[in-house]
Amino acid sequence: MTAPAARAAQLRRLLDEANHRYHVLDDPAIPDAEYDALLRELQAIELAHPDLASADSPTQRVGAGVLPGFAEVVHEQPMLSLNNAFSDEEVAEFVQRIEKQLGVAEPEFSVEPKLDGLAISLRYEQGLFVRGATRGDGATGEDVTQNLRTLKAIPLRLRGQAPPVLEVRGEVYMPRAGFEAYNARMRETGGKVLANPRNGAAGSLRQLDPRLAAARPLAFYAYGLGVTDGWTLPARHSQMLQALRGFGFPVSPEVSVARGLGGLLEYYAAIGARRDALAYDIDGVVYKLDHHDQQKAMGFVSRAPRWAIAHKFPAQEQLTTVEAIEVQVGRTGALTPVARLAPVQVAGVVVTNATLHNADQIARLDVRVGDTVIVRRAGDVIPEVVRVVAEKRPLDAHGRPLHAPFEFPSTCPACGSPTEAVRKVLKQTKAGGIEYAEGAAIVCTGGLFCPAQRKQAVIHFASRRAMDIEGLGESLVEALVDFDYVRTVADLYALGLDDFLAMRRRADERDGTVPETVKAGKVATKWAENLIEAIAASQATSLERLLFALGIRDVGESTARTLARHFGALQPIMDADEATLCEVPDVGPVVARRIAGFFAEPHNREVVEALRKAGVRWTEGAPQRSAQGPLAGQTVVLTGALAVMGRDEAGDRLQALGAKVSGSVSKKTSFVVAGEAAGSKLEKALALGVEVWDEARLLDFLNSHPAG
DNA sequence: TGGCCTCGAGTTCA
DNA sequence: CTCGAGGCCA
Repeated sequence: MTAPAARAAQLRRLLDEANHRYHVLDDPAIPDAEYDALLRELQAIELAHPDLASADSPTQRVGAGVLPGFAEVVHEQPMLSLNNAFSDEEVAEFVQRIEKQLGVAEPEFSVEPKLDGLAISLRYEQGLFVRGATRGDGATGEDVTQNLRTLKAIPLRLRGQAPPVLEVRGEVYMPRAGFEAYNARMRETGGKVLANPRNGAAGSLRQLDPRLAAARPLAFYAYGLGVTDGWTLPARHSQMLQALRGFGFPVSPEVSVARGLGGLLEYYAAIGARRDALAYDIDGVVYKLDHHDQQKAMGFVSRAPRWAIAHKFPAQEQLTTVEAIEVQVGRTGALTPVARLAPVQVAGVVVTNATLHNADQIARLDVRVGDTVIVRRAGDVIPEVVRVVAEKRPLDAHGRPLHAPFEFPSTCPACGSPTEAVRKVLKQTKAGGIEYAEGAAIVCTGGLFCPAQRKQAVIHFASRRAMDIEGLGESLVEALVDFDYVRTVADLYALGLDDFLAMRRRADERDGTVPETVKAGKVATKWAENLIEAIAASQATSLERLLFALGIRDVGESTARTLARHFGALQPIMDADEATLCEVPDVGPVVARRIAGFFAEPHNREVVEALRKAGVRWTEGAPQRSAQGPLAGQTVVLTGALAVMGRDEAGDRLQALGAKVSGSVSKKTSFVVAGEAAGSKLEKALALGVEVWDEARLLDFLNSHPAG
């Protein structure tokens, strides 16, 4: 062997090994830079000695020239589809059918996650990768050999004792991290972003230019076989997968063996719980009878095997259309765009709204009316618009988009006042310029002149954690403000039976609803009486609730409580200057200015006076500047469901003993009380080594330390 | 000045 | 629940 030939062979071995460890074993042996250097060296040798080039060389992975189109490939053994199960019952039927037909109880299944990618078939002859094809319609697919060669997870040469012919089937997919990184790069360079990892995988393989495919972060897992020649199949599917690993194929580490219906459902739940944590998207799990002879005995129906089934997860992403983009006005005047969507089931609930957060988010997504969008309910519950499906945007006769990009109104949709961009100042540069953070908020300048803000102020005032007026909900407040029965929160206390009934009539007339409640006059009267009673009941309250209810910006529950304790009474708070307010713990210059500014407004002082006159009374006492009691100085976090007294009451009792009750766990937390189904907070507590109490221990403690 | 630790505010749906 | 930002401490 000549020197270049020997070196080339050595380089191929090194590169193949590095590839295998990186993509199959997930255990990189050499740094990327070194891999690149070796690859370039090999390319140089092959360029200088074309006779040394070979189809299985790692250099072939970088992608050759543009393909003229894809040749058809007839699958010698068809690539079948799987029947789907969407419920536990359907899985139970599947298992029962097998048990009955085979006469076995609790058969064993090979189980694996169902990747959301593209099924392909890889053909190896004498251990060499000769052809790769898409599934196509199952009988005929497309020859995408050149593109598949660029996937480093696909071995070009099998390891070990390779049979003369081996067809391996599996899924090409795009890991989420690779998808995100690729899209980020495309956004930067103005390239085309991919809609989702699945489309990314499918689109990449159908790229006519393998160099483009090579740039896509694709991966592969093997899960089955096509035709083989000269290989004695192991008795079980799970053993076969193990053998494929031996040949150098990546097989999902999640594959396992489960027994009977119970085992299947357990696996389904276990994978489902980890779904978001996986590196790739999955849309369910697949169960396959593990013993090949049992598979053979079950056979096929039409185009799907009767020995396997895909158990699907409820879809987390759905396509729907944007019917309108509306703008909401919040309590602080912030304008929030909301997409009204055609109702669609996502992960078990019907979604009709999704927030678009702010102008930047809208601009980034470029959402327009009529667009088809992907909606997701990710780890949390709140739906979001992931992206627009550009190809489905409605066009006019000239092929131009039917709708212009969304623009924020220059006037408030509720009151017509001009809107204003409140940009957050990031930092002042030395030259005197100002850098702004992204995410400029647009606010209405109308203040309490704006009915939307007035409504929100009243809703906040009546809310459970503020004045706790039962039955005074959003729609009712809306009507009260619209018909001018309520201008300030104090007006609530002047409302009489007739007001409510008259307003109800006007509201029903306006909305065109035939009011059953008015027909049955008694019912409506009862409704109004209950409301008046609830409003009257809120007259007796506490200083902290009142302070919170007033809706001073940046004064939430916690700050309201601190203020109430520190001053003991309302008047000294109203009279305090900024410096005095800054003495209050957790109150700094920003919050102090908000509070002083609020009470400097004659209008706000009038509202307080009107509330007093309307009979609102609150507890006042001596200033309490430092917490006392057995838990003084301790910070406690409550999490999970408490059976006996509920979190709110438990919090009150703990505070009465001097504890500070907080919402987030940190290393400063004294202890965490964890009830049933405690989640991330308990996890964090354990991670930080914070003491954890169960409910019984809390009750013991409270019982042995009566408050006061 | 930087880096936690909190709090406040906004959001959806059963 | 998450994000952003105010407040506090080193």
